[in-house]
Amino acid sequence: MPSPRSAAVLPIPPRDSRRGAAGAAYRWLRGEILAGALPPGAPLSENEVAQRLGVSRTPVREAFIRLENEGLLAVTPQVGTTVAPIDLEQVADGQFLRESIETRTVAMAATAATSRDATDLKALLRDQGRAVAKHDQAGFLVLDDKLHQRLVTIAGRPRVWHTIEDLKAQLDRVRVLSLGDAQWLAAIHVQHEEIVEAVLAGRPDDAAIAMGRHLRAVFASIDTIAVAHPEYFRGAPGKPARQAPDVKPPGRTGGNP
Amino acid sequence: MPSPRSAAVLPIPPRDSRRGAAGAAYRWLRGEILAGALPPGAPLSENEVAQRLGVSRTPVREAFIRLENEGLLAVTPQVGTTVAPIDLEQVADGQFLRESIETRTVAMAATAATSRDATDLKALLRDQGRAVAKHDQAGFLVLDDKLHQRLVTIAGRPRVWHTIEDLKAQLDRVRVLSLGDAQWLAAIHVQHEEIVEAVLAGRPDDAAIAMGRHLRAVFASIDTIAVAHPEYFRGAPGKPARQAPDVKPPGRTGGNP
DNA sequence: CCTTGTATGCTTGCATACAAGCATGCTAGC
DNA sequence: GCTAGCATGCTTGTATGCAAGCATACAAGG
Repeated sequence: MPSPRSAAVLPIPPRDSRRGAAGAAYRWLRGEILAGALPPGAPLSENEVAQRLGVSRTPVREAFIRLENEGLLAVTPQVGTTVAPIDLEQVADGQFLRESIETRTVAMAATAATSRDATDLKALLRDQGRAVAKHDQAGFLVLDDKLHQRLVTIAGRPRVWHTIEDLKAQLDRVRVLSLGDAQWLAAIHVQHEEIVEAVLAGRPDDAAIAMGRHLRAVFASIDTIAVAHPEYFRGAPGKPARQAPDVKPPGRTGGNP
Repeated sequence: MPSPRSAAVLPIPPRDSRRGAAGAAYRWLRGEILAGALPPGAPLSENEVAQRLGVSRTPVREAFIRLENEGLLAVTPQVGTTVAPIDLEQVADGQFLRESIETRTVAMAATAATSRDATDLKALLRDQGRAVAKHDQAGFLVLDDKLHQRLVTIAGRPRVWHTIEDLKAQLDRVRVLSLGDAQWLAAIHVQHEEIVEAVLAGRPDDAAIAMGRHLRAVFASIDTIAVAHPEYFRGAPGKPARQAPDVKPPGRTGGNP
């Protein structure tokens, strides 16, 4: 394990599913969902995914179970499986929890950061600045996560990042929908700079305040997105099911000759 | 499902697995583990549990996957499955997260509680007092959870209780080990009274402080338990594996005639 | 007596087959 | 033309069979 960078956190990958076919299916599906390639409401079936990945239903089913537990899939017993719609209440709860946790950890980080941490944080900010300049949104999101993870690690709670990751999942699906706005990325970058500045200055209260502002700002963009993409959210009127059976592609449902 | 106790909380069981055999296996195993009937380190096998429940391996396997994700089982691919040892760091992280969340929600509850909430909270405290008087530890633990859940509901975040439940799992396994101490229950009850008093008085800061004290007090008992039951914790020296092959019960392993 | 080699049984992971239920499309009747 | 009923294919849930790997117990040799 070459550990490319920012390692030295946990020598043990505790349980996290890098098992063969099942883990591969899980990671692939999760990535597709969080990246938006499988949008909320998209129908899935165990058979389809199994054929797609060249495995049987069993490992795919295992992945489905885990994704359902994370709230990313909605399995209806004898009907089918779809990518779970984004529940605005759930997103709000996730934001609330993140704020509760990260405002505290960032304050702790402000009192625990070493000069080595300062170097790392500054490097992350520099990389983020480059990503903003290049409009590299995907790269920026990765660096965003790395900064937040680094902060909780500095706070002495590296493992809580795992919990935050779970909470983050719903928010991430919204986040990718807000792509394309370079100003938005720049604003986030500025907020990160404010947070890191307070941390490195040893001002825990300011750090917590800056983190709270940052997380709320991210959350504030959700309403806009919900209006722009109502079909992705629960309770939205854009319910395409039960469309009038006018056009009938000679497709694969219904009786055959 | 007659729901023997602790109903009337959420009309919707959002996703929580009351599916047939798989859900039953999950709930049974989880209950046994959290109750301590299946102590940390206890070996399990899919076949054994399947026969025990009268189903096939498949639903049992589904339950194993979910319990592994919750950190309650440790599955080693070609070796076997055991009830996960209690990781003190993981427990500490869970406590930290609970404190981060519940100190905030209880403060919110202090500003949001209505007279109806006051009645409910007082009733819960009264019931807890009765449970303490009767040394009904199991009943007290249930009422403990109900109080905490009620508080987050009053705070307007009923769904965060689901997250807290996940975090609680590791702590609960420790909690049952500390049974038998009536003074301990009484102390918790007093702490609850302090919390509710601050909430009903509309003093959010005091409520948060009282909640923090309460959660830390629960956590403080863990070290004592870890000393008393080292074999249940990760990294403990009580590692019975590789015991000298002296005594050999003519057991069920190894070659047959 | 100790060490090494071998064989057996167990375990989980994966693939496949069967069962039950629902939604949909077609067809018969009004 | 419209409605009610029926049949088909799909879906997930469950059961079973096969494969690969490890730990252990036994046996043979030094």
